[in-house]
Amino acid sequence: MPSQSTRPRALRAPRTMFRPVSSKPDLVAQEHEILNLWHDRRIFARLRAQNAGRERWSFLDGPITANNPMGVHHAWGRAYKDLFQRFWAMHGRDQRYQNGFDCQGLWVEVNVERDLGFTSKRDIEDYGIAEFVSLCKQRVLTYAARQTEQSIRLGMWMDWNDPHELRRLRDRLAEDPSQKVTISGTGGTEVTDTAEMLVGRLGLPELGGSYFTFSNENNFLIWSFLAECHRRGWLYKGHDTMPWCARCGTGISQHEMTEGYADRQDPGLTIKFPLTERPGESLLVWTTTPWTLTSNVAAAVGEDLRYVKVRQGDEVYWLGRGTVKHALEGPFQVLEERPGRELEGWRYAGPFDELPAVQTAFAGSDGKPSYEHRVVVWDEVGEEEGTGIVHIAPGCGAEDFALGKSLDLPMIAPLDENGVVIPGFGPYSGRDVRDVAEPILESLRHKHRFYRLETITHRYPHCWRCGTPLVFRLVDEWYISMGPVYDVPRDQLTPEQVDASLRYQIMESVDGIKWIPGFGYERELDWLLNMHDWMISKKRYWGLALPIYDCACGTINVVGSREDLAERAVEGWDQFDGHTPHRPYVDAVKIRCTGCGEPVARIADVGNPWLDAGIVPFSTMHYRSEPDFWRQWFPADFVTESFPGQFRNWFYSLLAMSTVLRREPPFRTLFGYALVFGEDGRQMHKSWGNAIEFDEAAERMGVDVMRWMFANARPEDNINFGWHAADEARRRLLVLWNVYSFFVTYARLADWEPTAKAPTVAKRGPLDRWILSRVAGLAAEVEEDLREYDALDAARAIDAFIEELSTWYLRRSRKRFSRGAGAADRAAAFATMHATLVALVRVLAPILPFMADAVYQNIVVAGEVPNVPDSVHLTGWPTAELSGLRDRSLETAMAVVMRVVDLVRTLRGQAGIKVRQPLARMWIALPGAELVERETLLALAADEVNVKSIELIGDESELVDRRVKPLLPKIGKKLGSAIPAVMAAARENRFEILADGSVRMGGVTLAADEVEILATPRPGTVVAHDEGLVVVIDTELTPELRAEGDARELQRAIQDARKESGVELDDEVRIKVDAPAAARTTLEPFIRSVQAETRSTIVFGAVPPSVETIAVELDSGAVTIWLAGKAVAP
RNA sequence: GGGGGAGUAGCUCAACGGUCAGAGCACGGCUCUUAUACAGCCUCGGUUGGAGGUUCGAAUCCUCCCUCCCCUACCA
Repeated sequence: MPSQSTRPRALRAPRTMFRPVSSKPDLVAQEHEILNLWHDRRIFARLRAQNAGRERWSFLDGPITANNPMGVHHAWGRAYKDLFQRFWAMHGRDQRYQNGFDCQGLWVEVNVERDLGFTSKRDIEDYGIAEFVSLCKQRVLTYAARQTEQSIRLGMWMDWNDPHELRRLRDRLAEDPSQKVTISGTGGTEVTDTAEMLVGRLGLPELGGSYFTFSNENNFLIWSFLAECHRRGWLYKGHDTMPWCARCGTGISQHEMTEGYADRQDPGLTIKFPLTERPGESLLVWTTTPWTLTSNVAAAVGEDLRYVKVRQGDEVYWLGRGTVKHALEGPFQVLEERPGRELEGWRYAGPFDELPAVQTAFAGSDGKPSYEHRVVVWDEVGEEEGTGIVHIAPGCGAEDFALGKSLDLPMIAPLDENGVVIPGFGPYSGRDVRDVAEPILESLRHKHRFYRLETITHRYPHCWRCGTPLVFRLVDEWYISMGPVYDVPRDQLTPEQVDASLRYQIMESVDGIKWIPGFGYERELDWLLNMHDWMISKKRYWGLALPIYDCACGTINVVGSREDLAERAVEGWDQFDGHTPHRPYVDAVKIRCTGCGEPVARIADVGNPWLDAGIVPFSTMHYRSEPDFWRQWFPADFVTESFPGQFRNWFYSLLAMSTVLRREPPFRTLFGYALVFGEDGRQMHKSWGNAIEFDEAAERMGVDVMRWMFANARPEDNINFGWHAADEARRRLLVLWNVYSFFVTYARLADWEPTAKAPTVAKRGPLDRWILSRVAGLAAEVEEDLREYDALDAARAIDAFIEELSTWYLRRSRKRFSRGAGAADRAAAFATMHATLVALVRVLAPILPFMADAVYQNIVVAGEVPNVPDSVHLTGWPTAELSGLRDRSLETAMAVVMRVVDLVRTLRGQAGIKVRQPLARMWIALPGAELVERETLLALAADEVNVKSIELIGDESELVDRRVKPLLPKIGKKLGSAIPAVMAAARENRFEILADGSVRMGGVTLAADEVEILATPRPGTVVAHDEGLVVVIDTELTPELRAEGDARELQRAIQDARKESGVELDDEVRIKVDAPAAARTTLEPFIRSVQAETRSTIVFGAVPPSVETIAVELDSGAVTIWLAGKAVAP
């Protein structure tokens, strides 16, 4: 590892010294310090330089919508992105580090509209499309800058633009898009162009930085994609009724539908259609959308359904037999029954025949009606809801439209793009569709067509952006054909069939990808199999200008690039030249139609924003300009995004576009994760009080805490994010911090420095060798997990390690760091702890980049460890360096020892004997034969639990009984119904162990490997056992033991007094102990050692009244302790 | 409506068909400690959504029902 040390050498004390560390760190302040340090020392730039030209790891960032500040839900994904980039950087991999911003589309438009107080598209046109589009760009730049700052705060290392430059560019654009501006790219190069064109060049190679999907290259590459689709005959214009958002004035594609489904209350209206040829009789029809009644054309019945004629009072109705119970109100009498087919062709009076639009639609060439409302047959009709007779309005519903088309029915389309009823609809014209239900109802009542009104609740689609309920509207939209769905399994398709169907080609790309979690694979295939053609057009302003020139002659021209457009332009090029390919300037250009030669204008539509995001494996990797570069980075090794939604959005568009252009997968591994919810398990909502803003979280809990929470989450489950969960995460991290703080405190007291001599590892005690082995194992395990993109397992392993480091290694080693310890052992302890912490923070670095570097900066950089980099993030992954420290048999043995300690603590608790009270001895039986370094390890255990001696016992010990545990998985199948008898025998200890190790019990003989022999307590002994491990303690307390216990109790009380009085760690204090004679006699022999342990001088005698004392109940009597003050310095 | 997943302690989640259903958090009790409130232990807590079935044995497999979530679907 080359030395990277460039830090200035400040004046300092003669000896190398770690900076003091508080045990209560201000993590947030520390993170800001580390950010400054990274910036000042250019750590990230140096990391990139260090790895440049080496083996690549290609990450492709899914663009974040630059439309609002970043939220904590974004932080989850971004924590993963940063984690894996850092992990692979530690393996020396070269990376692009390109963040992405999603810029175009309705998200941004809606917000800009809101800021301007606009309510309709008319407002935008009045305002001016050019100015509106410019505001959209400005908004994107505003939030790109903001999100850049927030991401940097999160610790995310990317090739970030300077946020101030982005804001400056925004301001220049606002002033005058045509003014010349010079900005410097992230690589330091300066580029000059108009403000508008510079915005269009962001993210391109000469400027570097994040990619922006509104860039010229992104847009023009989509043009080439669409031209390719057209060349293959997959691009077409559809005429259909689509879900439509009246507020946004745009169609909603299948991709966008799901988010908007919500329960909604609607009228369930039943009305009468009087039959022309059957006076006094009416059809009963049911609808939940009264406004569509103005456009009624037919009434559909099921061919084979049964229909009944019923009388209610003076009225006679027809309706489905199966619907009478729920559809009719009040008593009725059935008069007649017929199958639906016999109703076909019946004429009826429509509900709004008086409207001019209806009359016009039904009129023949002579102006007289050529069509009348009639009953038609339709196999979709059911009887679960309504009346079994379906109101058909082909201009208001997709299925109605399809039926109308097949029967050649007239179409009545009542709505304009803003959801306002068009002229020709009498009193309803000019009114918003949402406001016409009431007057329509009134009119129907007035005309005696009303039968019944109820309120029904059903799932209804809403606009995913603005929440407006959708309507269905007859429109022209542009689609990419997904190709046929064949009714055979995929593996039986012929190559020709696959070649003819894009969806199956995409599936082949899906096959080439590793999906984590695995269900993602099936989910994506399912979506592909069921998806409709991809609607790519939007009747809006801010977005990709679809390069489609739809000529009146029937020819569809698709332009594939800026050059292509320039070549084919016949007018308007001058107006466009010098502008980004956005409306309105691009609209000025007309091209010569290849069909008829006439000039033809671009369609007004903009593109679906997923086109923008789907092209990025090409646009950001220099696909056109540098094919070799592209080939090196494509396909991406890794993408990671939130699962919900992206199957039909980004994942889909990436796959579709890469399949069309290259017929190969755009990435190799996909790691998906779920959603961030509030702490109460509900979606975060400001009004519910469970929302947490990213900035607030970062500055209150700190981003390492956040990153730790995210790493510890199960990716496939939603995470419940909140302050309590953060507190819990912080507590875990503070355990690590406390170990570090302890180490630094004592290293400073001891003037220890990393270059100090220490025994070689082989010569150190088992505790040292054990923790070094553990940290070596940890590095290997975490590496394995992270290579599999399993941050959760990695975090769990780290957590378990920290636990053992703190509660076993440090707890057992604490005294070795103090003055009293032997020099060699003390040196070994410091060296071990230092090496362990250095290794640990390198393993932590990808997950907790701040805390890891904060620790590293102190114990490595400030400690002047020679020949190492000056940031943990410039170090390599440590597995190989540490592998020589592994000692698995020692780890196994230590696990047993720790278990012994657990069991003794349990026994002491049961017996009511505090750990402070020494015990004479304990007995243990060990499972299995080998326990390396047994004597030393057991001494550790004995010391920990304050027991004087340990005796090993065997199975034959009289302290325990043996038990047999039949191994059910081995014998279950073989023995079957004999099992209960065997188990009963085992429970009741009825068995006989034979010479060869086999066991006879419950009427059968089990082989030695089919049973486990356990030791079990005899009544009256205090014994604990666990997996063959048996521990027995001697609870008898001799006077000597009691005296020693009293001494420990006294020592403890004095420490308490020290703590209460707030004296410094190494202050000497004077202690007065008021004890009865018996207690004094008991304690006297221990006073010297107690004084040493507590840095005090102890005097027996009366305690003055009215001073703070501590009362202690000793076995030998009650004593009172007074801390009289600090000892006078000699 | 169709498809998938899940219902386990107050909460969040574990448990290859194997005989005592476990962790963490919360609650309560205790303990350790010159890491000074960091930590450890113990107790409490369960008809594993319900009902059947298969099996020597079911939280686990099968059937039906109930509830919730996700995906999908303009049924009027």
